[in-house]
Amino acid sequence: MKNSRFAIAIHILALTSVQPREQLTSEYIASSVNTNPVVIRRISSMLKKAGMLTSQAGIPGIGITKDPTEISLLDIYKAVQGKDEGTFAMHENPNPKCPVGSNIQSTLEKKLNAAQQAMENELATETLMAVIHDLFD
Amino acid sequence: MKNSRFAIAIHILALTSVQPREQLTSEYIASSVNTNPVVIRRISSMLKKAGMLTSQAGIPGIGITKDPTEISLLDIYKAVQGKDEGTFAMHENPNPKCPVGSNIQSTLEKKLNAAQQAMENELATETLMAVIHDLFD
DNA sequence: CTAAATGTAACTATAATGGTTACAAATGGT
DNA sequence: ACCATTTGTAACCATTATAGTTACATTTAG
Repeated sequence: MKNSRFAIAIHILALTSVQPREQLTSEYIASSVNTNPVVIRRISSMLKKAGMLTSQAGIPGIGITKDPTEISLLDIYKAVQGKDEGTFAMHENPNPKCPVGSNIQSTLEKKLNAAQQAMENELATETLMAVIHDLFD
Repeated sequence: MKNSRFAIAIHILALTSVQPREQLTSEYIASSVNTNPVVIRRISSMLKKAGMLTSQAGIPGIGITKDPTEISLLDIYKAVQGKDEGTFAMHENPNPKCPVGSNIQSTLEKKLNAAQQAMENELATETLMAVIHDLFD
């Protein structure tokens, strides 16, 4: 199964710009995203921890806490990806007795990090505002 | 479980520059990578389909078919990723009756493709030769 | 003819993910 | 004070991707 949290997180945040806070219950959002309310609350919780949303038990709805021009897609990406890592994985414990095996890890790390970084740099250039604007072209 | 085929594929190809072809049996490579020979043959098979390796049933070893300066990391990446897609997934069937749900897909596609593309562009700038060189710094 | 290797199919185990159920805690209206 | 509604989480299940493994047909070289 592929991770769709990033896409859903963007969807959630985009909704805050078109509906008043009190209508944005997890159930309402779930019906827009087409998933289960708990999935929404789970992702909202991550965005809340990242300081992008507010919400409170007992009070319906969620509110955005920053200006959409101040939230980059990278911010959102990092909020919903385990801070562990990106898209590339290395193989573990290559043979240290082999000249390739003994050095491949550090070499790969450099190259794969560069690729990951390029992707993150691109995400950093886009804002939530740009997404919202694009939605209503 | 995270996909490590890309890392292993690079490892396999790097080995072709330090060992004569006839020693590069799947068993030997597996001991350098620290995995099972079948895993190596599986990935080698993908690289073979992509035109980077040759091998033949009954004949031990694998041979590289291109100059390492002519193989980019992007070539390798594409060879071992299902041609399906990249690192981002969208959520399916958002609600078409919602102004966000009805447009989010095409908007997301643009932004996520741009990020994927940035990563691929970076991978395209690096060659297998650069990796091999880096291994022996 | 046999030994050794590649090439694949099939199966298993593990991990990540989304979906779901359940329930505690908070809130606001009555 | 009570109750309905909602958020916040934990727990569990189903699905999927992956690596690892077993098994075996095929090919080659001696």
